[in-house]
Amino acid sequence: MTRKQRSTPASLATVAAAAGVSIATVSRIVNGETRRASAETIARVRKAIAVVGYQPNHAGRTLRRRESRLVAMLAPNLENPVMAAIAASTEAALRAAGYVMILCDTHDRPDLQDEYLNAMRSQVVRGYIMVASVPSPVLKDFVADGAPIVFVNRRPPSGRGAFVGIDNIKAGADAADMLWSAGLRRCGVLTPAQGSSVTRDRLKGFCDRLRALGTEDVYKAEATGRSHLEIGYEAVQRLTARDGWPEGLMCVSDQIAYGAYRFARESDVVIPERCMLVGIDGNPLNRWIAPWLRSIEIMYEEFGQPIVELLDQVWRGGGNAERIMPHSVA
Amino acid sequence: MTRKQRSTPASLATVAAAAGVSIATVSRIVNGETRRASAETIARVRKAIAVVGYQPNHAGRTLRRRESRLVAMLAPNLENPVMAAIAASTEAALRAAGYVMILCDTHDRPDLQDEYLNAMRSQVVRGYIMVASVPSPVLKDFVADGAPIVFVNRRPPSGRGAFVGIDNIKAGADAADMLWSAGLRRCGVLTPAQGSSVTRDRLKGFCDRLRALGTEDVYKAEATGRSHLEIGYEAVQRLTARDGWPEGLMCVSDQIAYGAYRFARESDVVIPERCMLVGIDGNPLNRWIAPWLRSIEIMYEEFGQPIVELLDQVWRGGGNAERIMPHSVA
DNA sequence: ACAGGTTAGGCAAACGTTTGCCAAGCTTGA
DNA sequence: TCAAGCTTGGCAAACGTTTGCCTAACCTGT
Repeated sequence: MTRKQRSTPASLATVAAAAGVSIATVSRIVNGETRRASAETIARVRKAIAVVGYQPNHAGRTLRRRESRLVAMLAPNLENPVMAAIAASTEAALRAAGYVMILCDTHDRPDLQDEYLNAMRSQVVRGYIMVASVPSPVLKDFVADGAPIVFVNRRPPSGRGAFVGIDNIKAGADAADMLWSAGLRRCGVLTPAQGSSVTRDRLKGFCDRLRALGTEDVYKAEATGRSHLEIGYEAVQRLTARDGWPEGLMCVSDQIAYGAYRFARESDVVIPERCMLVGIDGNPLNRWIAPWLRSIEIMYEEFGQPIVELLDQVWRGGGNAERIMPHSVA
Repeated sequence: MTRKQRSTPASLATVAAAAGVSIATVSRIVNGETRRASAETIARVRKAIAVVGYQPNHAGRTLRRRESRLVAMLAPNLENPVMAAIAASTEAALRAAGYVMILCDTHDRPDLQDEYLNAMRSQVVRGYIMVASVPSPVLKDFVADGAPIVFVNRRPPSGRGAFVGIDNIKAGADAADMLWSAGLRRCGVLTPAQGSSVTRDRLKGFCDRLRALGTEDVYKAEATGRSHLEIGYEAVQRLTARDGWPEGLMCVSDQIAYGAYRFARESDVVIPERCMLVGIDGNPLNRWIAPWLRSIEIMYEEFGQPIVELLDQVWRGGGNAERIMPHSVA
């Protein structure tokens, strides 16, 4: 446990000199190649490693092996609890598998996403995890080049590729069931204006199911904004101005529901008695401070494991498997 | 914009061959050393760079320069919105300065923190950002070795070192003022049991101010738990069981306030009429779904800039400056 | 014509690893 | 006794950069 002074952090050469063997031998022992050295040598080298406090230099290793232990995760907006939960669980899973995660916040902007992709490539990262990616030129190149990528939540723009996410159509349908089985018949839905496939699928699942159950009209409103919070606020305002308050309102994300809630409160509309709100995401905070919100629960904190499994599969050459994660009603 | 095929990603040698110059010349041009080449050569090399799609390999560069553009951020619990906000803003600030952030979730555990520190050292990271760090052996070694570290929120265990955070004593005092100026006299405070210096200072600032204003008794309760949410729930339960509901309750973090709120709701105590809750953090979500919570607002999304500035200062050898960030009442 | 200075660019040695190949010594079987 | 094989370990070449030093060629002033 003795630590070397600051000067220069022990290298293979340091260890080799201390143990009186060659660099090659130390390297092999560090990498667990035990059959190439006698037990006695191994012991001596291990001791030398401990005494000089040797830690392998990843730059050298990366250079030689032409691959690193770095995995890049590109996500829009880390302040969104959904992204934070995915990032946290992925980080843990990667760590357990011996990798290190680099986190990049793309702010949902194609240009920033491209900039990051290029920066990551020159870091020689070993794989990419694209959470809710947006189509962009460099991403397209990467996919075409067969770069090891796992897509999360939003499917790859190019169609095929490894994917981890939920069945959004079914989630939308389940939300519809929640409202319907509560006896509510006049229902609406709130979405972002330029929705991704995620929100489109949730919307579709919801509307289709409601119609299948016998609803003739589903009130819809959409809005644009910097965050889903603002979108929810704005959209519900439009919807109610046009059609009045419905009995039930599906929000394609919890954050949108929060926005709708604020408007309801400011309008003295009491939730959930006057209008039942259903969200999708199942933010853990709900049970603490938003008990009025029913939500389709998604276990984002369990995404990490399958994401890393898929990445591993991609590395092995297994092109485009996918994992559809379960969701539940809460 | 032409992209090379997957084979091997263009190196300096590729560019040199394409431009008909030596590797050294290309390297110099890439690094902006324009005085060592004629304008004509520079143009030819730049063109070659573009045509082969050259991106510098950071492993080689790191190896040679003995320093990388990687900065490690170690934080407990990424799912805490406070950490997420700090991480997001730091990531942006680092990015703007040309660095790349590696994010590690220590779960507040000394052993994991040490493991990460070692792992980061062998990645040859250039600096460390310790958010709410916990004392640990390796951290102590790093500090002793003079590693470039910026501490955020919690001060360095060893006393001196660069620090970014708020004046917690004053924040506590401000919370006391909020309750007092609302005319509330029977006040309490909720804290985690094994608090850090952060919660201790907030507690101290609160109690001292309240006493200075003339309160003779401040009701206190603490609890342990996996999260501040649970701590708040548990602590308020203890406090009210012992002393009944006070008129005002200070919670050393917003999350604790959320926990307290849940218990109040379950006990049919209406917040804030029957008991005013004051938190510290100013979670942006408050104005959307927790309007009953008053809070000391901290602009965590502005921590990134000073953190990077301090890191820069540390690199330049400027030992242990600190930035006390402002907070406001909301 | 020549000394001295500037400009433009190449050579080669590092940085820390990994790994194919070689070699010396030993064992074993015929 | 010798050939063949195994064990143990070293040599040296890469991987992609950066940079101190060298060297031509040109320029300028006398």
